[in-house]
Amino acid sequence: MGTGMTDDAEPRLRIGEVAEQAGVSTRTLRYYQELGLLNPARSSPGGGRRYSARDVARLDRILELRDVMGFDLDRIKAILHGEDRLAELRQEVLAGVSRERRKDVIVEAVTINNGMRTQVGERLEVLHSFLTELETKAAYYHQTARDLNIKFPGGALPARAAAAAGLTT
Amino acid sequence: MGTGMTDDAEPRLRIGEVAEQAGVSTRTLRYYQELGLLNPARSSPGGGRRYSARDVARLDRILELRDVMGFDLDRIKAILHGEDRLAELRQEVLAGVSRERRKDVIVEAVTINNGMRTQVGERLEVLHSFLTELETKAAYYHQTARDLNIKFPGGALPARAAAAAGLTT
DNA sequence: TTGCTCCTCACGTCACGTGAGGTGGC
DNA sequence: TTGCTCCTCACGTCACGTGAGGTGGC
Repeated sequence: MGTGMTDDAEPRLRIGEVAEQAGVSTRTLRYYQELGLLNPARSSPGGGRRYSARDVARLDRILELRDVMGFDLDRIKAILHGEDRLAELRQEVLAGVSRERRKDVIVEAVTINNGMRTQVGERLEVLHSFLTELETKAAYYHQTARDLNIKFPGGALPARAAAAAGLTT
Repeated sequence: MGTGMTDDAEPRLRIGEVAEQAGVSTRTLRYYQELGLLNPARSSPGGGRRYSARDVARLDRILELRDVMGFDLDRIKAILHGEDRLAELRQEVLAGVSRERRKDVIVEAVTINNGMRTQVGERLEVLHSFLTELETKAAYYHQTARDLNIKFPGGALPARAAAAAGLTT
């Protein structure tokens, strides 16, 4: 308040720019709006959506929860709702809010956080043992290739191999 | 051949047993058959599907690629096709197969393996930084709770928290 | 005969993809 | 005026979920 800082940067980003930066389609952004997951800060007079930096951060968070945690959009909505409440709380604390309400919000945040941490831990374990499995197989393949006197077209080629496996659309 | 070992165990498992053990629906198994991903070894006279231990292992592999790697079913089909060819090769090597064919199959297997290893590595990195983020937040929440003199209903409670976050359906 | 599990359609759902046909600002 | 990006329907797709209605072996 009166610090000379404008809290909200003007929303200037168009849907196409946001989509490309995040690596999703514009259809995805319209769909998230339809679900109430991500509402662009405001629209241009002509009807075009305009996204703020805060919106972009929220989108990044959504995609992180979707891709890293594998949550469906309903669960993501619930988690973001919790985080929104926590952000509100931070504002309200300055004005003074009831101890009960503070407790509820913090307990909910800690509960979600604990749940996600255990899930990430489990996923890390699974991925780690999967990697070990892959490395064992790799050693076996290379030994077999040696036995058959086969050479590969370029060393370990991890980048080209990733492309060949099809991650790069 | 003639070692006294029966290579294929008799397929005795019904679709419901396989589904429950793997944690998927029977619909999923029928769908995978429709796609040619997993064909039960044989059917009972009445029309019921019967799965062998080999089929179950293949299903586990499919689900691993689906859940751990996040691949779609088309890509999984291609990877399993490659692994099938590699298994064939192991048989054919005894009978003698052309060096060209061996090379093709091994190179393909190594290519897929390299691609998956780099992808798993990337996923591990992302998950690890996500975990760090979560732990930072957890520390902050607990500090805030301490400041507000709030106590939680049972220590760290990681199991109950995971349930509350909704992983346990 | 009674349960139990199985079967095949076939429509529904979630998270978008993909045009069709049209409008708005540089 | 010409591109460019944007808009709203609206049907299509992938990976199943979910009954409807019926059959088969202990």
